[in-house]
Amino acid sequence: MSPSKELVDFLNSGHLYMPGISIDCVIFGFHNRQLKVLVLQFKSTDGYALPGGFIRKEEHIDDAARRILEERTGLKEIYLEQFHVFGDSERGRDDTHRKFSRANGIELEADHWLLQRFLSIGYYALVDFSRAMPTPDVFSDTCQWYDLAGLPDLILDHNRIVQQALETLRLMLDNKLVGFNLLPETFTMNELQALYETILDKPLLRANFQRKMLSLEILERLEKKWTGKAHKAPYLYRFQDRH
Amino acid sequence: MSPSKELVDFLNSGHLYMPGISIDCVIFGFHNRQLKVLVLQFKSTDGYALPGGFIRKEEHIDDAARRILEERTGLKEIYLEQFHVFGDSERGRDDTHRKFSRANGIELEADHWLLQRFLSIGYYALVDFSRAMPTPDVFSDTCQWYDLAGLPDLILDHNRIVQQALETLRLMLDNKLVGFNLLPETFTMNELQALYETILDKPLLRANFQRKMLSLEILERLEKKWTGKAHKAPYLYRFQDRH
DNA sequence: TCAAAAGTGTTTTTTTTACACCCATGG
DNA sequence: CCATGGGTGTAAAAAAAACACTTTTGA
Repeated sequence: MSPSKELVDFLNSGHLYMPGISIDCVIFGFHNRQLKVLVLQFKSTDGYALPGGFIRKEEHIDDAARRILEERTGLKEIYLEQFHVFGDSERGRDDTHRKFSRANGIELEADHWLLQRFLSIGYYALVDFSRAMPTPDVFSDTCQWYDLAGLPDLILDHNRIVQQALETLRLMLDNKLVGFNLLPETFTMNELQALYETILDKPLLRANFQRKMLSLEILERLEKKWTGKAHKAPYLYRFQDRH
Repeated sequence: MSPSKELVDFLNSGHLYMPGISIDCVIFGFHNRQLKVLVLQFKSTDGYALPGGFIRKEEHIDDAARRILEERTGLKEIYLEQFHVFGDSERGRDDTHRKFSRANGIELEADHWLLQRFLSIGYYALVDFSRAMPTPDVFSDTCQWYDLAGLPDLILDHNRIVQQALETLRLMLDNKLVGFNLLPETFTMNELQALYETILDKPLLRANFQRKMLSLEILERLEKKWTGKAHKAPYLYRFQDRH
């Protein structure tokens, strides 16, 4: 097959980026009481990968991460946080990129910038599932949400990166009140609780959860939400200042 | 003045390292109820800097950090942890290295590897003050402990790096029981409390502190320590498994 | 025998956990 | 009028904070 112009352009764009450093993003979403992660599927091969990218020569690393996130989700103003640098000495020096390029009709030279060792700065992002518009990149056919529990095998150390992002998220959940970023603008207490239960992977007592959240005084109670169900209508809440 | 051979060699050794990435270490020690940080003073200029270095092409980043730490302190098996990547777009592109080299008799070419933009991976390390042997590097005349409160102005964003290291240390103190690494093998409960009080910058109640530490069941009580003071002799303790 | 600091004990307060109760709602 | 889930109340348990008491020691 003959390679796409976009891909060729990208493979020739190494001089735009800081060499040897990449960014990988673990983009979390929440839907149907499940934590989801955005995963790309490579063209022409069966490889799966986290959304990632490179840092432009004159770009702040956080801006690079935001750019990557916006390209994959269509969202600006995403909550994101650096959590770890992955720096195994052989990281990125396996066959992944070579095989991918070959499958797409390009043979990379031995000293191609993509075949060098790469450090990767891991970021995790929390997005409102309902507003994200998953969009593939030059490498990939699809960009899709996967249940955290049902992730495919990812390239390189990406499964470990997800694992570590999750651990950081759990640690930060109470610490930085970060969970709201995974929900729409307004939500019921039940939805918030479901989110916490999913992230922490343990059931919480409804009454106590409600009291605790309200005692933080960061939630604004709005009108009731009509559910059509045979019970009291729950209140809607809004988080007062996101981030 | 004519430049030292060591410095010339170092300035020509860029090809050994990953380009554009450095490591900076905030090395904490504890002495006289004060938190200390190890700081280098540059040769021939009045610049102060954190101990740092670069990552060899085939070296795990954590190994690079350990190597740097060993070179500055003489200690192996140091407790250390990555805490943040500093990635301002102009980081490292100021005059620091140029001025330093000039003062030492070398004019760097415009495209010299040290004059590029650098990301820096921040590590913090906790060492036993009494065992560390501060040792300057090629850049510096002295390598000395400074009180955290009395730090000089450091180059680049190094003051901010220290600040963020301290915040991380405070956060981790209870979380990972990390404080013991700042003390000698054996210590009294009073010394441990002084350490906690210093790091957290607040007084703690003696009775409660003791109870809490003992309840963690990670301290081994040894013989009493003879102090020569006019009061009960305190027990010595040892932390069961460091790290 | 006194002051100083160590070790332990006790009380009070706060926080967390568990469970109970009542309410609105649609079928 | 009943089952369902939402909101609030209360009791019990646990943890944290505050304070008190006793012991050892050198001067």
